[in-house]
Amino acid sequence: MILDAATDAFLANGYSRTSMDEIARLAQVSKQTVYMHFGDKENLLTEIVMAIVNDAGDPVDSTTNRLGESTDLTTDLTDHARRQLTAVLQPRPMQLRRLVIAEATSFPALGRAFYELGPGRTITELASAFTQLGHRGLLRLNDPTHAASDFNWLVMSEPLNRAMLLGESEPPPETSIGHTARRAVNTFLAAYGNATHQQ
Amino acid sequence: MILDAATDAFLANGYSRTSMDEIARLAQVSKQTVYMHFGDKENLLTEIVMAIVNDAGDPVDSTTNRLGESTDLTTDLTDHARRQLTAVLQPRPMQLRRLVIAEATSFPALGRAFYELGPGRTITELASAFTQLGHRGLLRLNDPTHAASDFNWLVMSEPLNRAMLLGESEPPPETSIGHTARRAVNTFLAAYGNATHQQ
DNA sequence: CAGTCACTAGACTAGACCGTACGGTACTGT
DNA sequence: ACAGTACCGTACGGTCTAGTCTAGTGACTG
Repeated sequence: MILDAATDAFLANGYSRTSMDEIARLAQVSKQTVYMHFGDKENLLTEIVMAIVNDAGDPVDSTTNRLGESTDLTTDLTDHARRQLTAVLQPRPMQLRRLVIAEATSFPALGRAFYELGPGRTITELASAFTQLGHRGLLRLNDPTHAASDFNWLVMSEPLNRAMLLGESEPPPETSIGHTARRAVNTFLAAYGNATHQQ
Repeated sequence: MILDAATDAFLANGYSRTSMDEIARLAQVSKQTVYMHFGDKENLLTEIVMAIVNDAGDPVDSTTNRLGESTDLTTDLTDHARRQLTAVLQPRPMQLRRLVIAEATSFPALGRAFYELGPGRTITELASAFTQLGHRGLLRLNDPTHAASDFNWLVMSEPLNRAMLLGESEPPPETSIGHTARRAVNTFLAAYGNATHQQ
């Protein structure tokens, strides 16, 4: 499949360093066929990124919703953080993020789509769960979206920036992810937790 | 100056999209001279990035240290956050960050240097201030480095990721920066502040 | 004044890359 | 049998790039 080959190539080597000849070769397809389907290189990139971005994040949906009904907030938030970290720190999402950031000025649409369906979406879903938790008295918060943003970045920022800048291709080991998740939840609940229920 | 021209070009257009001819033209210098001084394109990039990274962050030093002696923690933390945000969200640091992330797999040394002298350094300095504040009873913390990391990312993550992905070249307005700073400090002090002194 | 050094302008090599063109092949439906 | 469609392999035009080479210019120095 052309899309698969192009995806692999772009994610591995970036936009400039990937040639249309290489994509055709990897897809075991003539170059002409690539141009038939995708017009030009720029369009090929946008179709690829849009496809990945739209496919991603879909399965997270349900698990985030269940957070609102949690009875053991520390455990459930930690599990959620752990899942989120594990998913995002995988090689492909990391490469995609790197690619999108690199091309964000040349392809603004990609950046926007990535942001909205990545962090944006995560935060929106967390916010609705947090609203529920607020009503149930498990969290103290004025603005659920702000709390969701804080939670999200408390969890993700440190490992994300490290991986992004240090170019690590392998995700951190499970013990490290668990550690990060627990620590982030600790801080979050210290700020937003309801002391009468927790601790 | 060749370095200045090359810096402008690389930061504005990235590594691949910048040609050596363009750099020579911008520097009003023959291409041969560029090669005399820097050997090849890769070396030119690393020299540039290293130079910027080493020069940056130097002035932050002193102001961070004064944080440890603060008597009005909310105000001083907010001011610090505001300064940090203003500095990092400027076009040049943003472009540098984008460049380094884009090339982090091809030039691992750049990513490492950026991380250590950017976030790494900030967090280290904050941690020493927080240690002091902990001893003075103004903060409740076990691990000052973790607290510093939390503070740093509470402040920076949201606007940084937004700018990085949405490719905004202009920094956000001052009111927005102030808002972000206050919000981050609020969350941070809710988690780490000492209730007998604060709130 | 002769020699050295740093530079310049610009031609040049060698190759990569995008995108297109073309002749030919395989399969499908009618 | 025939049109339509999709593909293949290959070649090609045109452009761009990294990096080298040459010939010349001017300034400084012993």
